[in-house]
Amino acid sequence: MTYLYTVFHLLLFRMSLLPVKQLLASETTGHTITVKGWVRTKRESKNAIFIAINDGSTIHNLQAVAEPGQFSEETLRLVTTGSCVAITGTLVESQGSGQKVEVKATDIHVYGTADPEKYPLQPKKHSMEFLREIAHLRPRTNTFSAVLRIRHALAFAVHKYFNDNGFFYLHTPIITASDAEGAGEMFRVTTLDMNKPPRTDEGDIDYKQDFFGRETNLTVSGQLEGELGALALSKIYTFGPTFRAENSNTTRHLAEFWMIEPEMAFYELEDNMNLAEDFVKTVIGYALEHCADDLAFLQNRLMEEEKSKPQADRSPMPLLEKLAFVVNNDFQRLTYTQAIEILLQSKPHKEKKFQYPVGWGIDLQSEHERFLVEKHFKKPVILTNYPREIKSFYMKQDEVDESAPGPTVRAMDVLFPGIGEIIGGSQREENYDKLMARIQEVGIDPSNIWWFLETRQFGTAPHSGFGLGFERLVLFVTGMGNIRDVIPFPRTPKSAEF
RNA sequence: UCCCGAAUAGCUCAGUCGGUUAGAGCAUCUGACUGUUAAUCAGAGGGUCGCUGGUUCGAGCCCAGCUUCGGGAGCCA
Repeated sequence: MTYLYTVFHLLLFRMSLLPVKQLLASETTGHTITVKGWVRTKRESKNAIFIAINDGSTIHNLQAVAEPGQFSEETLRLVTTGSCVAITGTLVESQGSGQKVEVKATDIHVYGTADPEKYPLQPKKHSMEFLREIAHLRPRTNTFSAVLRIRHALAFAVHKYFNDNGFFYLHTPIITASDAEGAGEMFRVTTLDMNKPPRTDEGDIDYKQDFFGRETNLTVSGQLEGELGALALSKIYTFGPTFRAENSNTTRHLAEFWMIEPEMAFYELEDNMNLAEDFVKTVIGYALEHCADDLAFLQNRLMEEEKSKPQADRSPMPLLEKLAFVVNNDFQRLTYTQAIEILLQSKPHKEKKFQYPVGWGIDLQSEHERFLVEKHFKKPVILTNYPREIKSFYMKQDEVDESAPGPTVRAMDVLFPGIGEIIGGSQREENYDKLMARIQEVGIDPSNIWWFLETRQFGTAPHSGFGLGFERLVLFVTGMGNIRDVIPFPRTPKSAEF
């Protein structure tokens, strides 16, 4: 099919424009082609000038070879690292050893120059910190373009997975009036003049005069609206931007990130776990299948980077092996109560190595989760049935469990090595009275979410769902160390330049 | 927000005990050489040592504050 397509193209356009990826995969040579892209390096020699061209379609470059006498010095001088060119020539088998094919240039057109004295990207390694400062140019680096292609593949795989499994993509609102979930601090949305906002008689800001006639914020979760969809379409998912105004300064938090939230009617906790595990494995498998080149590049990059680290800080297995391991092995499932038991019996606990105390009822700290995932089980872990008091109001309350010291809810968290919590979900409380009791206990005003509560009065149904932080998934798959390097333009406290 | 650390050439970093003119590699420019692979070799140019103040005869170095960045923690996905 690809071959026929290429032949068709060649017949149609004698000088066809194809992406580098396709040119490099050419089965035939001898025909005239045009390649357009950005120059990575130029190496000059007496009889030949080598220009490495990348157009982002693949991690690999296409090498153009130019005979010095054939082009004006003026033109050749403009071909520098970072410049954008169109090179026409014959696709030939390469005489060199680094590549199968190359272009023997007959025409070089420079679209855009890049002053080598000023262009910040050099043909050398740059630190991720430096590249963050030039986020407008970093997609032109090997590492970042690889991450972006993998990010795309994962996003595509998410939609494909849900579509293949009978889910409907539901667009939940970005602007919301409810802050009921309590998932975090919110960004205010307003058109009021901040210098002189209208006041009520009591002196408070009069939101009745605001655009929506009430206080509104950017969404922290599409879940509540997602539930409305699930209780009509049975299986829905959302995949959209999510905003948290937390002053979080970590390698795994963003103020603006993309969250995937499936919500399913008639799914109980067990079904929810099965879905979460199958979903994650499937999309990672998709990346393994479709991004082999990019993953191999990132794997090598990681291994180079880790050479300078002490043995203990190195990854236990290479990236591709790690991903295959996750795809091919069952996640470890256990209850919160069982996890606490393991922690109480653990070496670090007995030797008082944990900074935070362990006991039933505590919120598990990073160090505890890391112990379970990275040291004890050495694989992804799904923790369930957490104490009611440390989880959200909407989670379904468990029947009394004699083995647990207190009331629990049907929550599940999926923990990944190096990332921590990648998925948080639960079976939802579908019983109106129980839900209402919890809402009042935690002090939420029911009138703000009357519409959410009505679903429990009109044809309520058992249902479940979860939220997956897309960037955390990309972080895991790419093996990158900082979430700011797996999103094109990261938003974090004190940072929204690009 | 808390704890720890960092800020010196375009980039990555060194800079001894506080002491004369601030160092390297890479990048850039020039030259040499070469079907090269982040080419190689030689030479040259390139600095408000983050900012403000303080101590001192003298501060890149010591002290205080601020700013920004990084790592960890918390919050979470």
